[in-house]
Amino acid sequence: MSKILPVIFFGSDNFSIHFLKEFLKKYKPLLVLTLSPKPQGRGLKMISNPVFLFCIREKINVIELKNWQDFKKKISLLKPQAGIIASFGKIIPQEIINLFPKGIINVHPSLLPKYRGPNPIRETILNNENETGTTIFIIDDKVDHGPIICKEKINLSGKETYLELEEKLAKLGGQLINSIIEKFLKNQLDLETQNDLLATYTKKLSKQDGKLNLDDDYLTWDKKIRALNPWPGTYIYICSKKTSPENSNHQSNYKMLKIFKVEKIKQGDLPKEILKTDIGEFFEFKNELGLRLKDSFVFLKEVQLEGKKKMSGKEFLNGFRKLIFKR
RNA sequence: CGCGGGGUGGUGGAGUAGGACCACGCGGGUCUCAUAAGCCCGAGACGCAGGUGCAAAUCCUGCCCCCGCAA
Repeated sequence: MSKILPVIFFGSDNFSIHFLKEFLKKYKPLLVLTLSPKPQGRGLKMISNPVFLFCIREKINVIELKNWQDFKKKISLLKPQAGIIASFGKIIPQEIINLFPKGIINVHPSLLPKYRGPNPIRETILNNENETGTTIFIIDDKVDHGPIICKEKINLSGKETYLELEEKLAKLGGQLINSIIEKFLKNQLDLETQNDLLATYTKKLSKQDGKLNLDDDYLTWDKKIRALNPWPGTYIYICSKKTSPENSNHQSNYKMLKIFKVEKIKQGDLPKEILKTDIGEFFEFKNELGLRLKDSFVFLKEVQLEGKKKMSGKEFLNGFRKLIFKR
Protein backbone atom coordinates (compact mmCIF):
# COMPACT_ATOMS: atom_id res chain seq x y z
CA MET A 1 0.00 0.00 0.00
CA SER A 2 1.26 3.42 -0.91
CA LYS A 3 1.75 5.89 1.87
CA ILE A 4 0.12 9.26 1.37
CA LEU A 5 2.59 12.10 1.80
CA PRO A 6 1.63 15.72 2.49
CA VAL A 7 3.04 16.86 -0.83
CA ILE A 8 1.70 18.24 -4.08
CA PHE A 9 3.29 17.11 -7.34
CA PHE A 10 3.81 19.42 -10.32
CA GLY A 11 4.39 17.92 -13.75
CA SER A 12 3.24 18.17 -17.33
CA ASP A 13 5.06 15.83 -19.68
CA ASN A 14 6.43 12.35 -20.18
CA PHE A 15 9.35 12.97 -17.87
CA SER A 16 6.82 13.67 -15.14
CA ILE A 17 5.00 10.44 -15.90
CA HIS A 18 8.12 8.31 -15.76
CA PHE A 19 8.95 9.97 -12.48
CA LEU A 20 5.48 9.43 -11.09
CA LYS A 21 5.49 5.75 -11.95
CA GLU A 22 8.54 5.29 -9.76
CA PHE A 23 7.26 7.56 -7.00
CA LEU A 24 3.91 5.76 -6.84
CA LYS A 25 5.60 2.48 -6.02
CA LYS A 26 6.06 3.81 -2.52
CA TYR A 27 3.99 6.94 -2.03
CA LYS A 28 0.98 8.90 -3.09
CA PRO A 29 0.80 12.70 -3.31
CA LEU A 30 -2.14 14.66 -1.95
CA LEU A 31 -2.66 16.13 -5.38
CA VAL A 32 -1.10 16.40 -8.81
CA LEU A 33 -1.13 19.76 -10.55
CA THR A 34 -0.70 19.83 -14.30
CA LEU A 35 -1.17 22.39 -17.05
CA SER A 36 -4.57 22.97 -18.57
CA PRO A 37 -5.20 21.85 -22.13
CA LYS A 38 -4.54 24.41 -24.79
CA PRO A 39 -5.42 24.34 -28.45
CA GLN A 40 -2.78 22.30 -30.15
CA GLY A 41 -2.15 19.81 -32.86
CA ARG A 42 -3.75 19.64 -36.26
CA GLY A 43 -6.97 21.62 -36.29
CA LEU A 44 -6.02 23.25 -32.98
CA LYS A 45 -7.99 20.80 -30.90
CA MET A 46 -7.94 20.85 -27.14
CA ILE A 47 -5.88 17.93 -25.97
CA SER A 48 -5.49 17.08 -22.33
CA ASN A 49 -2.09 17.03 -20.80
CA PRO A 50 -0.57 13.51 -20.73
CA VAL A 51 -0.04 13.78 -16.99
CA PHE A 52 -3.72 14.55 -16.50
CA LEU A 53 -4.73 11.48 -18.48
CA PHE A 54 -2.20 9.35 -16.65
CA CYS A 55 -3.51 10.40 -13.24
CA ILE A 56 -7.09 9.74 -14.22
CA ARG A 57 -6.11 6.28 -15.31
CA GLU A 58 -4.19 5.67 -12.08
CA LYS A 59 -6.98 7.17 -10.00
CA ILE A 60 -4.88 9.92 -8.49
CA ASN A 61 -6.22 13.33 -7.50
CA VAL A 62 -5.32 15.69 -10.28
CA ILE A 63 -6.27 19.21 -11.27
CA GLU A 64 -5.35 21.41 -14.19
CA LEU A 65 -3.91 24.82 -13.47
CA LYS A 66 -6.38 27.55 -14.40
CA ASN A 67 -4.85 30.39 -12.44
CA TRP A 68 -2.70 30.63 -9.36
CA GLN A 69 -5.45 32.19 -7.24
CA ASP A 70 -7.64 29.09 -7.53
CA PHE A 71 -4.66 26.95 -6.74
CA LYS A 72 -3.99 28.94 -3.57
CA LYS A 73 -7.44 27.99 -2.28
CA LYS A 74 -6.66 24.36 -2.97
CA ILE A 75 -3.47 24.68 -0.97
CA SER A 76 -5.18 26.20 2.01
CA LEU A 77 -7.58 23.25 2.00
CA LEU A 78 -4.98 20.53 1.65
CA LYS A 79 -2.24 22.09 3.75
CA PRO A 80 0.69 20.37 2.05
CA GLN A 81 4.12 20.44 3.61
CA ALA A 82 6.10 20.44 0.40
CA GLY A 83 5.95 20.41 -3.37
CA ILE A 84 7.76 18.20 -5.86
CA ILE A 85 8.35 19.32 -9.44
CA ALA A 86 9.40 17.15 -12.34
CA SER A 87 9.18 19.01 -15.62
CA PHE A 88 6.24 21.30 -14.97
CA GLY A 89 6.91 23.77 -17.75
CA LYS A 90 5.93 26.89 -15.89
CA ILE A 91 7.68 29.07 -13.35
CA ILE A 92 6.07 28.85 -9.92
CA PRO A 93 5.49 32.33 -8.45
CA GLN A 94 7.36 33.07 -5.23
CA GLU A 95 4.04 33.77 -3.56
CA ILE A 96 3.02 30.17 -4.16
CA ILE A 97 6.35 28.72 -3.09
CA ASN A 98 5.93 30.54 0.21
CA LEU A 99 2.75 28.59 0.92
CA PHE A 100 4.72 25.35 1.27
CA PRO A 101 6.28 25.22 4.76
CA LYS A 102 9.15 22.99 3.63
CA GLY A 103 9.46 24.54 0.19
CA ILE A 104 9.33 22.91 -3.22
CA ILE A 105 11.88 20.45 -4.52
CA ASN A 106 12.75 19.93 -8.13
CA VAL A 107 13.92 16.85 -10.02
CA HIS A 108 16.38 17.98 -12.68
CA PRO A 109 17.88 15.61 -15.29
CA SER A 110 21.49 16.75 -15.15
CA LEU A 111 24.33 17.02 -12.68
CA LEU A 112 23.72 20.53 -11.43
CA PRO A 113 25.14 23.12 -11.62
CA LYS A 114 25.88 21.84 -15.10
CA TYR A 115 23.13 21.96 -17.73
CA ARG A 116 20.69 24.26 -16.04
CA GLY A 117 17.69 25.33 -18.09
CA PRO A 118 15.11 23.76 -20.36
CA ASN A 119 17.06 21.15 -22.37
CA PRO A 120 19.59 19.34 -20.25
CA ILE A 121 18.97 15.88 -21.71
CA ARG A 122 19.21 16.87 -25.34
CA GLU A 123 22.28 19.00 -24.87
CA THR A 124 24.00 16.31 -22.88
CA ILE A 125 23.65 13.98 -25.85
CA LEU A 126 24.63 16.65 -28.36
CA ASN A 127 27.79 17.34 -26.43
CA ASN A 128 28.67 13.67 -26.33
CA GLU A 129 29.11 13.70 -22.58
CA ASN A 130 30.21 10.46 -20.99
CA GLU A 131 28.26 10.98 -17.82
CA THR A 132 25.09 12.67 -16.64
CA GLY A 133 22.62 12.17 -13.82
CA THR A 134 19.70 13.49 -11.88
CA THR A 135 19.78 16.18 -9.21
CA ILE A 136 17.25 16.89 -6.48
CA PHE A 137 17.31 20.46 -5.22
CA ILE A 138 15.16 23.05 -3.49
CA ILE A 139 13.89 25.76 -5.79
CA ASP A 140 14.54 29.40 -5.12
CA ASP A 141 14.05 32.55 -7.14
CA LYS A 142 16.57 31.69 -9.87
CA VAL A 143 16.24 28.90 -12.42
CA ASP A 144 17.80 25.60 -11.34
CA HIS A 145 19.87 27.44 -8.76
CA GLY A 146 18.75 26.36 -5.27
CA PRO A 147 20.58 24.18 -2.74
CA ILE A 148 21.11 20.55 -3.67
CA ILE A 149 19.67 17.72 -1.60
CA CYS A 150 21.27 14.89 -3.51
CA LYS A 151 22.36 13.82 -6.96
CA GLU A 152 23.33 10.62 -8.64
CA LYS A 153 25.55 10.05 -11.64
CA ILE A 154 25.13 7.59 -14.49
CA ASN A 155 27.58 6.71 -17.24
CA LEU A 156 26.72 7.13 -20.88
CA SER A 157 27.62 4.70 -23.65
CA GLY A 158 27.22 7.17 -26.48
CA LYS A 159 24.27 5.23 -27.89
CA GLU A 160 21.43 6.63 -25.80
CA THR A 161 18.51 8.28 -27.50
CA TYR A 162 16.58 11.12 -25.97
CA LEU A 163 13.61 8.96 -25.05
CA GLU A 164 15.77 6.33 -23.40
CA LEU A 165 17.70 8.85 -21.36
CA GLU A 166 14.58 10.77 -20.41
CA GLU A 167 13.04 7.63 -18.99
CA LYS A 168 16.18 6.55 -17.23
CA LEU A 169 16.80 9.90 -15.55
CA ALA A 170 13.18 10.34 -14.54
CA LYS A 171 13.16 6.91 -12.98
CA LEU A 172 16.38 7.68 -11.18
CA GLY A 173 14.76 10.89 -9.96
CA GLY A 174 11.90 8.86 -8.55
CA GLN A 175 14.27 6.55 -6.73
CA LEU A 176 16.19 9.48 -5.28
CA ILE A 177 13.03 11.19 -4.09
CA ASN A 178 11.77 7.96 -2.58
CA SER A 179 14.97 7.60 -0.62
CA ILE A 180 15.05 11.11 0.82
CA ILE A 181 11.53 12.48 0.97
CA GLU A 182 10.62 11.33 4.45
CA LYS A 183 13.85 12.64 5.89
CA PHE A 184 13.36 15.86 3.98
CA LEU A 185 9.96 16.36 5.54
CA LYS A 186 11.56 15.94 8.94
CA ASN A 187 14.36 18.37 8.16
CA GLN A 188 16.95 15.67 8.55
CA LEU A 189 19.03 16.47 5.47
CA ASP A 190 22.15 18.48 4.81
CA LEU A 191 22.04 20.78 1.82
CA GLU A 192 24.81 21.73 -0.54
CA THR A 193 24.93 25.16 -2.13
CA GLN A 194 25.52 25.18 -5.89
CA ASN A 195 28.76 26.62 -7.17
CA ASP A 196 27.59 29.17 -9.70
CA LEU A 197 31.04 29.43 -11.21
CA LEU A 198 30.64 25.91 -12.59
CA ALA A 199 27.16 26.49 -13.96
CA THR A 200 26.32 25.95 -17.63
CA TYR A 201 23.03 26.73 -19.28
CA THR A 202 20.92 25.09 -21.95
CA LYS A 203 18.75 26.99 -24.36
CA LYS A 204 15.38 26.44 -25.94
CA LEU A 205 15.61 24.51 -29.18
CA SER A 206 13.76 25.22 -32.39
CA LYS A 207 12.96 23.32 -35.55
CA GLN A 208 16.02 24.89 -37.11
CA ASP A 209 18.31 23.04 -34.73
CA GLY A 210 17.21 19.73 -36.20
CA LYS A 211 18.50 20.42 -39.70
CA LEU A 212 21.09 17.89 -40.83
CA ASN A 213 23.71 18.94 -43.33
CA LEU A 214 24.71 16.65 -46.16
CA ASP A 215 28.36 17.50 -45.70
CA ASP A 216 28.51 16.85 -41.96
CA ASP A 217 30.30 13.84 -40.57
CA TYR A 218 28.69 10.75 -39.15
CA LEU A 219 29.15 11.64 -35.50
CA THR A 220 27.27 14.91 -35.95
CA TRP A 221 24.36 13.11 -37.58
CA ASP A 222 24.32 10.42 -34.96
CA LYS A 223 24.31 12.84 -32.05
CA LYS A 224 21.59 15.00 -33.52
CA ILE A 225 19.39 12.05 -34.44
CA ARG A 226 19.66 10.60 -30.96
CA ALA A 227 19.18 13.91 -29.17
CA LEU A 228 16.56 15.67 -31.26
CA ASN A 229 13.92 12.99 -31.86
CA PRO A 230 11.01 12.96 -31.52
CA TRP A 231 11.27 16.71 -31.03
CA PRO A 232 12.22 18.99 -32.77
CA GLY A 233 13.07 16.25 -35.27
CA THR A 234 15.99 15.83 -37.64
CA TYR A 235 15.62 16.37 -41.34
CA ILE A 236 17.17 17.19 -44.69
CA TYR A 237 15.61 18.70 -47.79
CA ILE A 238 15.31 16.83 -51.03
CA CYS A 239 14.22 18.01 -54.44
CA SER A 240 10.65 16.92 -55.10
CA LYS A 241 10.42 17.82 -58.77
CA LYS A 242 10.23 14.89 -61.09
CA THR A 243 11.54 16.69 -64.14
CA SER A 244 14.62 18.80 -64.61
CA PRO A 245 14.86 21.02 -61.56
CA GLU A 246 17.82 22.90 -63.01
CA ASN A 247 15.91 25.92 -64.23
CA SER A 248 14.57 26.71 -60.80
CA ASN A 249 15.60 26.13 -57.25
CA HIS A 250 12.46 27.67 -55.89
CA GLN A 251 11.66 26.59 -52.37
CA SER A 252 8.46 24.81 -53.34
CA ASN A 253 10.54 22.30 -55.27
CA TYR A 254 11.99 21.01 -52.04
CA LYS A 255 10.41 18.80 -49.46
CA MET A 256 11.45 18.00 -45.96
CA LEU A 257 12.60 14.46 -45.38
CA LYS A 258 12.72 13.58 -41.73
CA ILE A 259 15.39 11.13 -40.74
CA PHE A 260 14.76 8.95 -37.73
CA LYS A 261 17.41 6.31 -37.94
CA VAL A 262 20.64 5.79 -39.81
CA GLU A 263 23.14 2.98 -39.76
CA LYS A 264 26.80 3.31 -40.61
CA ILE A 265 28.11 0.94 -43.31
CA LYS A 266 31.57 -0.55 -43.21
CA GLN A 267 33.35 0.82 -46.25
CA GLY A 268 34.96 -2.53 -46.89
CA ASP A 269 31.53 -3.98 -47.66
CA LEU A 270 30.83 -1.53 -50.46
CA PRO A 271 31.63 -2.08 -54.14
CA LYS A 272 33.84 0.37 -56.02
CA GLU A 273 31.09 2.21 -57.88
CA ILE A 274 29.43 3.19 -54.65
CA LEU A 275 32.65 4.35 -53.05
CA LYS A 276 32.80 6.88 -55.86
CA THR A 277 29.49 8.46 -54.79
CA ASP A 278 29.84 12.18 -54.08
CA ILE A 279 29.31 13.61 -50.62
CA GLY A 280 25.60 14.23 -50.11
CA GLU A 281 24.49 11.85 -52.87
CA PHE A 282 22.13 8.91 -52.47
CA PHE A 283 22.91 5.39 -53.58
CA GLU A 284 21.27 1.99 -53.56
CA PHE A 285 22.92 -1.06 -52.10
CA LYS A 286 21.42 -4.42 -51.24
CA ASN A 287 17.96 -2.97 -51.74
CA GLU A 288 18.54 -0.30 -49.12
CA LEU A 289 18.68 3.45 -49.42
CA GLY A 290 22.16 4.77 -48.75
CA LEU A 291 23.64 8.22 -48.41
CA ARG A 292 27.23 9.39 -48.61
CA LEU A 293 28.24 11.72 -45.79
CA LYS A 294 31.46 13.62 -45.37
CA ASP A 295 33.41 10.82 -43.76
CA SER A 296 31.21 7.77 -44.13
CA PHE A 297 28.43 5.89 -45.86
CA VAL A 298 25.11 5.26 -44.10
CA PHE A 299 21.86 3.48 -44.70
CA LEU A 300 18.78 5.58 -44.05
CA LYS A 301 16.77 3.04 -42.10
CA GLU A 302 13.73 5.10 -41.15
CA VAL A 303 12.52 8.23 -42.89
CA GLN A 304 9.40 10.30 -43.41
CA LEU A 305 8.61 12.64 -46.27
CA GLU A 306 6.50 15.71 -45.60
CA GLY A 307 2.84 14.66 -45.65
CA LYS A 308 3.65 10.95 -45.70
CA LYS A 309 3.86 8.26 -43.11
CA LYS A 310 7.05 7.22 -41.47
CA MET A 311 8.59 4.35 -43.44
CA SER A 312 11.71 2.29 -43.82
CA GLY A 313 14.39 3.40 -46.23
CA LYS A 314 13.60 0.35 -48.31
CA GLU A 315 9.96 1.31 -48.70
CA PHE A 316 10.90 4.87 -49.47
CA LEU A 317 13.21 3.60 -52.17
CA ASN A 318 10.42 1.53 -53.75
CA GLY A 319 8.30 4.55 -54.50
CA PHE A 320 10.78 7.39 -54.72
CA ARG A 321 13.62 5.74 -56.58
CA LYS A 322 13.05 7.94 -59.63
CA LEU A 323 12.97 11.08 -57.55
CA ILE A 324 16.23 10.39 -55.84
CA PHE A 325 18.20 9.12 -58.81
CA LYS A 326 16.82 11.57 -61.35
CA ARG A 327 20.28 12.57 -62.61
C1' C B 1 -13.39 27.34 -38.46
C1' G B 2 -4.80 28.18 -38.09
C1' C B 3 -2.08 26.40 -43.06
C1' G B 4 -1.21 22.27 -46.17
C1' G B 5 -0.41 17.07 -48.34
C1' G B 6 -2.68 12.32 -49.01
C1' G B 7 -5.94 7.48 -49.14
C1' U B 8 -4.43 2.97 -56.21
C1' G B 9 -2.61 -5.02 -55.75
C1' G B 10 1.03 -7.45 -49.65
C1' U B 11 4.46 -2.60 -49.23
C1' G B 12 5.90 2.23 -51.32
C1' G B 13 4.69 5.21 -55.48
C1' A B 14 3.04 7.05 -60.95
C1' G B 15 -1.46 8.01 -63.30
C1' U B 16 -6.46 15.32 -64.00
C1' A B 17 -12.19 11.09 -68.23
C1' G B 18 -11.70 6.10 -72.82
C1' G B 19 -6.22 -0.01 -72.61
C1' A B 20 -4.74 0.83 -64.70
C1' C B 21 1.61 1.52 -64.83
C1' C B 22 6.58 1.30 -61.91
C1' A B 23 9.69 -0.58 -57.89
C1' C B 24 9.98 -4.09 -53.99
C1' G B 25 7.56 -8.44 -52.09
C1' C B 26 4.82 -13.07 -53.14
C1' G B 27 3.87 -17.99 -56.26
C1' G B 28 5.67 -21.01 -60.30
C1' G B 29 9.46 -21.98 -64.05
C1' U B 30 14.43 -21.42 -65.83
C1' C B 31 19.90 -20.30 -66.08
C1' U B 32 24.56 -20.34 -63.10
C1' C B 33 30.19 -23.22 -59.44
C1' A B 34 27.71 -19.37 -57.08
C1' U B 35 24.51 -14.67 -55.54
C1' A B 36 19.89 -10.04 -51.15
C1' A B 37 21.98 -11.64 -59.22
C1' G B 38 19.62 -12.62 -64.37
C1' C B 39 15.60 -14.29 -67.53
C1' C B 40 10.34 -16.10 -68.31
C1' C B 41 5.31 -16.81 -66.57
C1' G B 42 1.55 -15.70 -62.83
C1' A B 43 -1.84 -14.05 -58.76
C1' G B 44 -3.42 -9.57 -56.63
C1' A B 45 -5.69 -2.77 -56.18
C1' C B 46 -8.39 2.53 -57.36
C1' G B 47 -11.20 4.51 -48.61
C1' C B 48 -17.01 4.83 -48.29
C1' A B 49 -21.75 6.83 -50.26
C1' G B 50 -24.20 9.63 -53.76
C1' G B 51 -24.06 12.90 -58.40
C1' U B 52 -22.67 14.53 -63.63
C1' G B 53 -20.95 12.04 -68.32
C1' C B 54 -21.68 7.41 -73.72
C1' A B 55 -17.52 6.72 -70.47
C1' A B 56 -14.96 8.42 -63.70
C1' A B 57 -8.83 6.35 -60.16
C1' U B 58 -9.48 11.02 -62.68
C1' C B 59 -14.90 16.13 -62.30
C1' C B 60 -18.86 17.63 -58.20
C1' U B 61 -21.14 16.82 -53.08
C1' G B 62 -21.12 14.45 -48.27
C1' C B 63 -18.60 11.11 -44.83
C1' C B 64 -14.56 8.22 -42.74
C1' C B 65 -9.30 7.63 -42.11
C1' C B 66 -3.77 8.96 -42.40
C1' C B 67 0.12 12.62 -42.35
C1' G B 68 3.37 17.34 -42.55
C1' C B 69 3.70 22.53 -40.86
C1' A B 70 2.53 26.08 -37.30
C1' A B 71 1.48 26.72 -32.06
